[in-house]
Amino acid sequence: MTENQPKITKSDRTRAQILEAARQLFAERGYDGASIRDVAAQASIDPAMVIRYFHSKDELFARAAVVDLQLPDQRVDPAAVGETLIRRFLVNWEGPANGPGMIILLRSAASNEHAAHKVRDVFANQVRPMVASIGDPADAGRRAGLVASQLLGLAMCRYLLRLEPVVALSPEEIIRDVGPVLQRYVMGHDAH
Amino acid sequence: MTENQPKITKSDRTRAQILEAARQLFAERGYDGASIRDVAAQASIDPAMVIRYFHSKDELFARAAVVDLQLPDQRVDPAAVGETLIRRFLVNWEGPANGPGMIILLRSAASNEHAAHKVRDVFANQVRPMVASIGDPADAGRRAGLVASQLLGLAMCRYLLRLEPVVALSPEEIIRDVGPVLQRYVMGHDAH
DNA sequence: AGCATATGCCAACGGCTGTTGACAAATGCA
DNA sequence: TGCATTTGTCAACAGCCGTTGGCATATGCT
Repeated sequence: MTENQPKITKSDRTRAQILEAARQLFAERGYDGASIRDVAAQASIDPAMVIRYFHSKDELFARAAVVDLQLPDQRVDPAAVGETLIRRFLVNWEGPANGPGMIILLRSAASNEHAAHKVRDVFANQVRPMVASIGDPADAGRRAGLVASQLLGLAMCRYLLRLEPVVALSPEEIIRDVGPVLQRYVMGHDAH
Repeated sequence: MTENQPKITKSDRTRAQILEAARQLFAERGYDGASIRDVAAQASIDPAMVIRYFHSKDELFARAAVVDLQLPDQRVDPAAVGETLIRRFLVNWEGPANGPGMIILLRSAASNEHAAHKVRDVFANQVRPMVASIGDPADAGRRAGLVASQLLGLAMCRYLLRLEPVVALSPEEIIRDVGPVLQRYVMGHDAH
């Protein structure tokens, strides 16, 4: 029996508590608005512990702002890719299980270059390849950029700015109204 | 000759310098990222002067973040409202004369509730009435919200996050690709 | 010229920030 | 039980922040 069992120590518990508190506060107030002391108070712990477990605020943020959009990378029905995308979007942002990684990132990206860089990484590594796998890879960047503009704008209005009419939209309305636009963007500009 | 001529005093000069420096730094770094000391240094002035002329940082920000989208409120050709809107958007964001009010606001709105409130005001007082004047006022909120989601998303990707493929789009491409989407949103969901 | 006013600089305040190191309590193995 | 390691608390650091009041200088009117 020389195998090393994971050994869930006590520190792992508080480590997770800190990370959860950080995720919540970063999502609510952004990188600058959430101080290490705030995170520590939310986790009912001393601020020094936050630094001990995560070595700096930057590293804590990096651990909190992990994003996996789980976009369909395999064969998708090209005729339904718009609806597939918008449904995936709603699950990512409103689903219960998924961490608030994307809202953390977007909340800080507008005024924090480090967070903005991570958003660009998500686009380059997750959104763009997915679009490239559908149609002509030559102008995949342009089409993926249009998709991102619509989806990030919807997220801004609905989850960050909370524009009343956009918050009031039902998931079905969003799928009906935005899905065809995404379809058009993914397939090419004159697919109508 | 009892008329009071405006009297451009020396203080008006530096007042304008401070405001210009504030606009630039707020646009680049957002509300939290631009300190009063930074603004003062940019204007080659003492930080105390910023407070003397504008009474607080909040008031300075309010003066800097003034937005007038100049949307067409009169008779617009309903068949060309999408193209009209996206052209207006490009002038507002890339035109030489217009102040950077909108980029100031958007940069800070994601992590600053005060700025977010002002964005909601711009939407309610400028975007929504314009959409309401075109089609059925009953669901003007929903349609205006969809328009805002596309335009704010485009602004985020092109001017704040600087997503490479979106930055690379030419104004003509944007007009061609996004115009029809706005047309669809303004007129109603099944106008194709 | 003399004086009131406008304009500007300087130093400091209280408060908050991320981060550090020293010390105390708890835990777990011998 | 004794001891080493882990887990946690406390106080303080240097540095920023918005804001304030006092004092020097410059301006402009009579």
